[in-house]
Amino acid sequence: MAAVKYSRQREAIKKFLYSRKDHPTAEVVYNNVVKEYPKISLGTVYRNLSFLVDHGEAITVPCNDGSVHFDCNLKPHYHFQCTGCGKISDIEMDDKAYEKKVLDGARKYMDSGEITGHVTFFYGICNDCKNKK
Amino acid sequence: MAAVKYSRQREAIKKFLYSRKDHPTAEVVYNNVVKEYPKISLGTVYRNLSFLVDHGEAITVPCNDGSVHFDCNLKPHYHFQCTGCGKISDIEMDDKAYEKKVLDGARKYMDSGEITGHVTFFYGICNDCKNKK
DNA sequence: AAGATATCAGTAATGAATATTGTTTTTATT
DNA sequence: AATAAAAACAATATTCATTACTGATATCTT
Repeated sequence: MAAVKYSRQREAIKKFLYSRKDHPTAEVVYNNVVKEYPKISLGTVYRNLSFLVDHGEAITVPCNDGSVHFDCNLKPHYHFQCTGCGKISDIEMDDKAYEKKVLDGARKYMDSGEITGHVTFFYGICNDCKNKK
Repeated sequence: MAAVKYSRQREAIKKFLYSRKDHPTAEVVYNNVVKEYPKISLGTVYRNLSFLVDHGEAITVPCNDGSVHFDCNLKPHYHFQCTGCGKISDIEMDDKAYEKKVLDGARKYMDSGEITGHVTFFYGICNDCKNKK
């Protein structure tokens, strides 16, 4: 049931997402894939991005400003957003010891309930913005 | 310029927000303040919540599910969301050492740019949900 | 008390995301 | 290769949260 069929559009969306190290929004994906498939609709982009997320081929990165970005980096990692230009980049940090330190530190202050995980977003200035001044 | 004038509605919104330890959404604020001011409009609630945020009397708590909550707790603290019921609660943790540990840990993995801050959201099961099973 | 304007209530408009509908593509079967 | 079932499509309508607008009202200053 619900057999998955191939589609060029989905492939193009996936290919585009995997070609970028930054984390495009659905809008950005659309604006790029539409160059190759001029008739593609925004709904198709949303549907297929959700498909990729549901099938573990991408993750969503919900930003503090409310925007939702998509990420094809499946390894555990953190995100860094430049407060200057808003760009998001990865911090590759598959570090169980760090993870444990973060969680255990918070557990000390937690009286009611059990902490099982966390999502952290780092902020600061990227090199590009730093050099501009 | 742009002198601030008193308004009962703003006062009521602020009073309600400060009466709650959980973190209501604009919708929830509206649903409660409307009991006292039946003619208040949703736009007024949004406008005044933004006012409070702009004037440092509240902060927004953007959730991973896309919903925006408002918080009158101005002391540095973290948030915990129960994956069962979705409720958000505070983790009072004004702990400079912890903060430094979190940031320094990430800085080791950061090659381009400078980390100045972070936002962390903790997840898990609250006691209420834990006992339900 | 009167004039100036910030704020209001009500409503319209926006923008991101989802749902619907009738039409193509894809794939399995002949 | 032709065909039939349904997955995926393009186009469009709809939803939902939030913002913007407008004319009326409340607050503040003198």
